[in-house]
Amino acid sequence: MYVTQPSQLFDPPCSSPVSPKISNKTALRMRAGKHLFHEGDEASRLYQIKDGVLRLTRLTKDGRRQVIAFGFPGDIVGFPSKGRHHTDCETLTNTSVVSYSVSMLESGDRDLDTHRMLLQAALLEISAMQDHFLMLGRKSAAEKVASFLCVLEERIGIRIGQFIKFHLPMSRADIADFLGLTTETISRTLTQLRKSKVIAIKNVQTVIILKPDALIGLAESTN
Amino acid sequence: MYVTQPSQLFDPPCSSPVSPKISNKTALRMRAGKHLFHEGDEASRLYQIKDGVLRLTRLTKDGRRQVIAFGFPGDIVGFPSKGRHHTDCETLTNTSVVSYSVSMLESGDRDLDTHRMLLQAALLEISAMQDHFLMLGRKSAAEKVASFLCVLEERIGIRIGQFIKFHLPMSRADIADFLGLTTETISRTLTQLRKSKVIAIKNVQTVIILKPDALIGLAESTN
DNA sequence: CGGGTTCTTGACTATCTTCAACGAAAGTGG
DNA sequence: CCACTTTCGTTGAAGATAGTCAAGAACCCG
Repeated sequence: MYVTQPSQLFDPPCSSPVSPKISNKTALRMRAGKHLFHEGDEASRLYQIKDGVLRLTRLTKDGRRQVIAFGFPGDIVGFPSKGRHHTDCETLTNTSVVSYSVSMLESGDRDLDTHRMLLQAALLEISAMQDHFLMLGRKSAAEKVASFLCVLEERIGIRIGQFIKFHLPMSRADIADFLGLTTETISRTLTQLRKSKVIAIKNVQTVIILKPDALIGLAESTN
Repeated sequence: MYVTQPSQLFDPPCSSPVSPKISNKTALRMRAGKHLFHEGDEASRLYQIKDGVLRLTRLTKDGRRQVIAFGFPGDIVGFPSKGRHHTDCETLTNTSVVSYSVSMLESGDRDLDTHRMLLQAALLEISAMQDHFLMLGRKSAAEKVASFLCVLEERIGIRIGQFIKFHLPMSRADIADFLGLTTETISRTLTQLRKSKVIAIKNVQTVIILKPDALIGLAESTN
């Protein structure tokens, strides 16, 4: 999951970015807080998330962390680079994934549909990351947080009357490291959104979007 | 071209990220300041740069710009998303490129080597972009500029005695929009590097790295 | 040479970070 | 189940980094 432009969000009426039909292969189940792979691991398989949330991270030598992406159901993670994983990947919740051999992506001699699906996922990944650049490089803290909430709304929101509710599966620190901010700034920004009645925070991990349109507005301009 | 971690830069002793052998296909030549493609264009071809420099950009509705990447010789640009280009692509210098049909990437039934090469390029693109996230999200202005110069040094530097010289093909505004800064900050940071004798600026577009090791140090820590 | 653009520099400001304290929530062990 | 510890989130005050605005210098191009 990346923070993409609304244009891309609303363009096609499909909620999951890749093939709507999630494979019927047997799923691998994992508890929260486990590593699916580490940076540097040999990458033999790709993973499509059936259920749960993953976090992809990368570190600098001196310990600063960047959350590269969150993985939600439908997302595919683990694209290799020179045969190796380039990020750590950890489960934030109990998760089930189905896996594909990297050779399915690279040649896919047997199953052309799967080959095509994995390739399209890789290409979609590239364009989603391009949008995310725009967000990291050019948006204010308020815009970043609003954009982030908009994407979560799209991906995991549940309609409650005229509002939209979702559970934040990640910590404030995770959000901060994803958006290039600090936990304090995340916290303050959420408080502001709460005080201006755009969102409500039921408990620390449950957000209710009260004014979806206002949130979209905030995601785009500083005013 | 993205700003990647030194680990990745020095890992393999290959200067160009993809296949060293540049195709012998006939090249398309273009003058500086021309568009190779626009955002939204139908994407029928990928381009590998033989010579020159490209700039990939993306805009927000309200006119803020992000330079997604610069394309240097060896780089491949134009990966499509849902059959369309997702960025603008413009030549910064006179440029020659060779092109590949998108179908070479997607199926490649005829030429397996090319298919494999384009796919690996896409995968390398993903991991390079992941590194770039770390830079955009977590590095200071000084670290960003130093990192940027390090990459240029690697990609287009020319040994001059014990120093390394290169020509900046892009404007300060381009660098700013690439690193998520302003032109003023780029200018000030370059001035600082010049005053501390880490670099020299021969003319506005010609940089000489006087202390390559110091520059690498600055790229990694704020001190 | 002249006009326009780009780059640099300065002064000031805003945004976000840092540091610190406190409160809430969650995990641990008796 | 409750006290204890630890982690996580919120809030405030102060500070730093980068942005904004403005002016002048350098460069480019006809």
